[in-house]
Amino acid sequence: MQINPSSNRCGSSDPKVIACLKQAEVFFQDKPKKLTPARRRVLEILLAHGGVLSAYQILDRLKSDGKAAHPADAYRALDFLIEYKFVHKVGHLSAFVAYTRPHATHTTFFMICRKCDNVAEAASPDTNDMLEKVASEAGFLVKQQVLEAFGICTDCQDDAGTSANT
Amino acid sequence: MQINPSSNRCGSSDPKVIACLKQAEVFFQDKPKKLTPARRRVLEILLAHGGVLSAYQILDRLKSDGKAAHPADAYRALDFLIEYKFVHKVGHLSAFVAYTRPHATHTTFFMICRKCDNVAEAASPDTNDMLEKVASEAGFLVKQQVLEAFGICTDCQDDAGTSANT
DNA sequence: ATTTGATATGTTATACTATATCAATCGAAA
DNA sequence: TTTCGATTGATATAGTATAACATATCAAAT
Repeated sequence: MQINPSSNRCGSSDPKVIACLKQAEVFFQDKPKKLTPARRRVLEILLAHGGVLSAYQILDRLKSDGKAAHPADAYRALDFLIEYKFVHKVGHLSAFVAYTRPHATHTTFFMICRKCDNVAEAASPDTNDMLEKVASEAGFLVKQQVLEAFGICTDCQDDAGTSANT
Repeated sequence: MQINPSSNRCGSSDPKVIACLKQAEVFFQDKPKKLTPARRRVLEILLAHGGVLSAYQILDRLKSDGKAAHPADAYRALDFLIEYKFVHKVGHLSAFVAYTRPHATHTTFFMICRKCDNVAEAASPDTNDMLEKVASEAGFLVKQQVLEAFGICTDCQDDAGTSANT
């Protein structure tokens, strides 16, 4: 088995993953809070996976890196990454997913497949504006929006139509 | 202390609560699945409370009704009520809230106050349609939408401006 | 009336998710 | 170098949710 010669430890060599990590690194360059190796690794795990992962699935991957890891290690990193909008928590799944779009100013709309748990993102600024408007008409001061859709992704629809039935 | 002579066991006598319960009763009248006393009681608890409650908070209230109650009692009732759209689970809080609007055809937009945990509902069919459109353009088949906003409700904004500071 | 099948509840145990707490470490600024 | 904040290590515990299996209920069909 050949080891990828790139600099990332044991993460994906997917260019998209690398690009997202790079973005995060740049973002934190001049910030007081830092993207430490532990935090970077959690982000990398999520990006490489592509879909949602539970905190304990992330923890398993951290453990398999070699050294001991505890729940708080995963949760602390996740809290941090969520705070800075590099990760989104899917409440209904108690699971986490990395943003792949450029560090969204707008709330991202997540489409979560009930079959494969993969997640598609879409920016939908109009929707955000509309909800914002509805809320402010009700006198409600919005701090955070959660837009999620659960259903079946394109791939899984195809699977159902062709051969697979699992 | 005077006991309200109405027929409801120990629930709220708030007309709105009673109306919502009545609606649910009517809805299940001719269905194969039934709004049993246990399920009705959980709905009543949520309606009477007005805001979000965790499953174990509901469980505590069930216990204080007199007889033994176990986690599954609360979760089973909640699952049922969620399935028929009388209750919404707020994933990010691991908590539950009753719909007060008429058994919405459209997904309801929930505004959850971070100070008091009370929940305001708004119908926003345009938003739902818009998300539906975004999703189908992406080839995603939507089964359920979750629209939530976290922030500060009108009351708590007022509180902050006047005297309270807790 | 009884069998059957779907629905619902009772009960125990356990799995999964998340946070609190306190000690130790590290790094930059005073 | 001291001090302060930020980060990590480690243990314990709190909180959330489901599995599994037994029991009960009730209505429809025989």
